[in-house]
Amino acid sequence: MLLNLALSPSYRFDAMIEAHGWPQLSPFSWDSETHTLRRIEQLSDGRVVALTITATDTMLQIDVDGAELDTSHIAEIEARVRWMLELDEDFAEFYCFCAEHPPLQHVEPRGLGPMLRSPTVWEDYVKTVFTTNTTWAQTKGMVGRVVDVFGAPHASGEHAFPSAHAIATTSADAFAAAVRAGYRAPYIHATACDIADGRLDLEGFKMRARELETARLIAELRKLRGVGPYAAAHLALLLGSYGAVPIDSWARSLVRTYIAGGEPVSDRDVHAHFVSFGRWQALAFRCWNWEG
DNA sequence: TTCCAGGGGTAGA
DNA sequence: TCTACCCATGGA
Repeated sequence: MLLNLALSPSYRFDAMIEAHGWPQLSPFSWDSETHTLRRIEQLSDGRVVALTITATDTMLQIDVDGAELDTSHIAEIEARVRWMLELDEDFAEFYCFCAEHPPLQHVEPRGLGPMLRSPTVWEDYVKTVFTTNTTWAQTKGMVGRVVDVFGAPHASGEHAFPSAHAIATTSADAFAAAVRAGYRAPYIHATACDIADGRLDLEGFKMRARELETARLIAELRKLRGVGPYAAAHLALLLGSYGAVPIDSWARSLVRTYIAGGEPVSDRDVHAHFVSFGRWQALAFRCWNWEG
């Protein structure tokens, strides 16, 4: 079954893909030769579909591989794709802001701003915790094992991202042994149990991100296990709240190299350099023309 | 062997 | 609020 979605004139599918490493994390995969994004997705009634997504300048085409799909399934898939690809985020104000700052004047012509995100906050929480204090190769390994071991299978043999319930129903020890995520595993497992038991509503952050200032949102996100300053700012960024830069080793390296003349910088230094960009500072940091 | 990677939790000051 | 120390994992 094919699903077509119109794209806004400023939207650049490839720029969205290249914005960060998420397209490389299972159950996403990106074919850079055919410019095709693929994802295995489990719908709310349990059935598992494969989404193969390509784009022209004006249109997104989604090939849905799954059995016995009705209009409600298609509506659910469309809603999830719109969220994942940030099709409904409005970057007009950010682009006006960029036009006034020379290091950001390339942003609108190149369609920078949108980033790939997961359909659930739960999945982005797990992936973000798996990026902390480790290498990108190990992050891909941890995410891949979570998906392969605990995710529901598609007819192709690929797996969807597991629900919190799927992880909560295994023991903490079995989860840790399967995922090999070190000290991160108990954080993820305990959070999965909180969600499954109804003590935690991670998906509610989609709404709260629109209601709260970034600082308040980050204070709430930091109550999650394994979420510190970096992870909270990164999750806020994915939720469309851009008032804090996710400061990791890459951010420190960029500021050290291009701003501080090679001298070591503290997190406070990084913060100080971008705080004047107010509610756009996370996007400004990500889109900054560092070498220009 | 030691270091460190897209940091976070905790104790103590 | 800041610092020091510890944390599992695996590649360099």
